[in-house]
Amino acid sequence: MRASNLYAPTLRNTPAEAEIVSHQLMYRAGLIRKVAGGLYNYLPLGWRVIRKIEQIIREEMDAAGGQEIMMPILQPAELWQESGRWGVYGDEMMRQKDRHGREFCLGPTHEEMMTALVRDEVRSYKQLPLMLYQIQDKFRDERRPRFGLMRSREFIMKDLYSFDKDVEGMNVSYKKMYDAYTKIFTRCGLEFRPVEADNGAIGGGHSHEFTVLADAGESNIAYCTQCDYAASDEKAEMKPIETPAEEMQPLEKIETPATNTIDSLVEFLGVTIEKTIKAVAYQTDKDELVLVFVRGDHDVNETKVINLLDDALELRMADEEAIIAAGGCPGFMSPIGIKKGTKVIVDQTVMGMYNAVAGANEKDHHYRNVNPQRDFAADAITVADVRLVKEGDACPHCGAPLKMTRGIEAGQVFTLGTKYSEAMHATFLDEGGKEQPLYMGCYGIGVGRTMAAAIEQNNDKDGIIWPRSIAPFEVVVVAVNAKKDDQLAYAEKVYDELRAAGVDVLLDDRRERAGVKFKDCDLIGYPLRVVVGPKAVEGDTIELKVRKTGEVSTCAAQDVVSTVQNLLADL
RNA sequence: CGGGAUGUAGCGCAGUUUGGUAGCGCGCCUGCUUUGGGAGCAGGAUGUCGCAGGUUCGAAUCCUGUCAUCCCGACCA
Repeated sequence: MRASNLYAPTLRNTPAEAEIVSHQLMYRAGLIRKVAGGLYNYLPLGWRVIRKIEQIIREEMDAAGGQEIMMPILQPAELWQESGRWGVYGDEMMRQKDRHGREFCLGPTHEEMMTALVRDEVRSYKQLPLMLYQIQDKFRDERRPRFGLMRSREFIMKDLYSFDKDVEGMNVSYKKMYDAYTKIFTRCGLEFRPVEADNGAIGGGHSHEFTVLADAGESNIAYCTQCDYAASDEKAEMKPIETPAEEMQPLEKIETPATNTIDSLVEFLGVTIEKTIKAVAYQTDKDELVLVFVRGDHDVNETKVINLLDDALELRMADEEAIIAAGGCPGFMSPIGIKKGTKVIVDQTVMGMYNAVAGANEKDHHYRNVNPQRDFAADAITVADVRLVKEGDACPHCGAPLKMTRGIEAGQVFTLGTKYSEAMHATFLDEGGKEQPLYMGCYGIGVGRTMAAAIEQNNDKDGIIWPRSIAPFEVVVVAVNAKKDDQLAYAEKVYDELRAAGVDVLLDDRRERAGVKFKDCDLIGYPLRVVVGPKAVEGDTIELKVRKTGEVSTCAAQDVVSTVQNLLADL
């Protein structure tokens, strides 16, 4: 490929709408252009990166036993009605009607379609296990598309679905995918962590997110400083905090005017925040009131709360009327005095507190010397771990302090169990001739997000620094002055030699000044730059520069292929 | 969907307060010079000022509505 023919419009200025560095650099380097909110064109350089990532994914999926297929983006509503998700998925699913009025959606994911495909053909345990995947566009009508390819509405995803005859088989498939994902992100040159994750609305059993470490990420993860425990913040557990025992003082109601926040309470009473109990009132999507109590300095983990409830999918802050109706006082809530039958969840750490301060269910009043073990009615409350992890919490496995970091969720693996196969009657006959539901797993990778994550992790003030494996071109040959025939001819010769040796190389033969081309090389981020200028023409000396280290070396023209190959081997 | 901000040339912006018919930098085109880190000089092209109404002799500027984009919160690859 010659740069003179390449559609790679680079920009000097950063577009104002791009906030994070990966978005800015993808735009400036001419990798993508926006069509509308959350919709992007992939330009030649960007598309080459996408295809390289896809190829790595394909190789690892195939090696793990996957078979690539292709499914339509447009999906009939009936499939989603069968699984029950047509009514559940919400506005994120882009729905359409065809000319006959039949309902369709643009696929946000493909569990239903894949289950329907497999149930018609798989009859026997002898056909299992089976893994099918595709690399294809997904469409999710995001509330707020942002950060370029990080959260777009239409995005490229690899999704693989595994089908097994039992739980053991499913777990084997899960492990294969887990290992394959580890290889994929390693091959892409990314620093990442597989973290335990919540399954969310997709349902099923256990799950890991593959999180690329980057400050621009939207995921918070907790990881242990001693053992290999790592989890997303919504999943992360911790050992309960042990509060030193104290002698229990008598419960006392005190007047605490205008202290409806924890900060104001702490200031008014002069107690430490660890001595206070905070209340958060939620209503579920079924309008059930749920009161949650955590220590004053802790935050409620809503995912844990939802998982604790039988049939809640979402939580919202409760209306004041609902709180009052249950005998509570907004801003001054306490489990003491709440009407029987109200759902009250108390975090495990709270149960170990002594002589704490909590609301009194009365305006401008709190209780002092609250001892939850003594004062909370054991039969009216649920005790559980419902708080959000904090840096410094004790690892649930080894007790060492946890650290928090931010990351980009580039992939996630799930076991689904029989959730979809039962709903959609996807069964097979086992060894005993008995009909059984298929055990499923699903495994996704955001391809564009992986590209963005790679840039977030690999850039400097001059531009992108591609890991070799996913660079749009591994090597660029720059003809310093392409207007001089001898230099251009020399550069073409070097380019031809490298190409003949199988090197993934671009020839920058544009009739631009050297500075312009060098700036573009740095911006686009080719791992290795080969410079052919007067020194080559006059002395057969060729200059090489490694983008990542800035290291410059020279070699004799006849050695250029081996020198390039040696330098690439270290990248 | 709630809160905040912004829409002026391909990109970055000024002009809006105080209405008078649009400008700067980069990029683009032509010519000459230059030629290893975003060149210099000279000349040139490019805008229904997001859109629709309204006020006014006159609107980028004031008013109303609308659309779009971006940022912050609840979701996810």
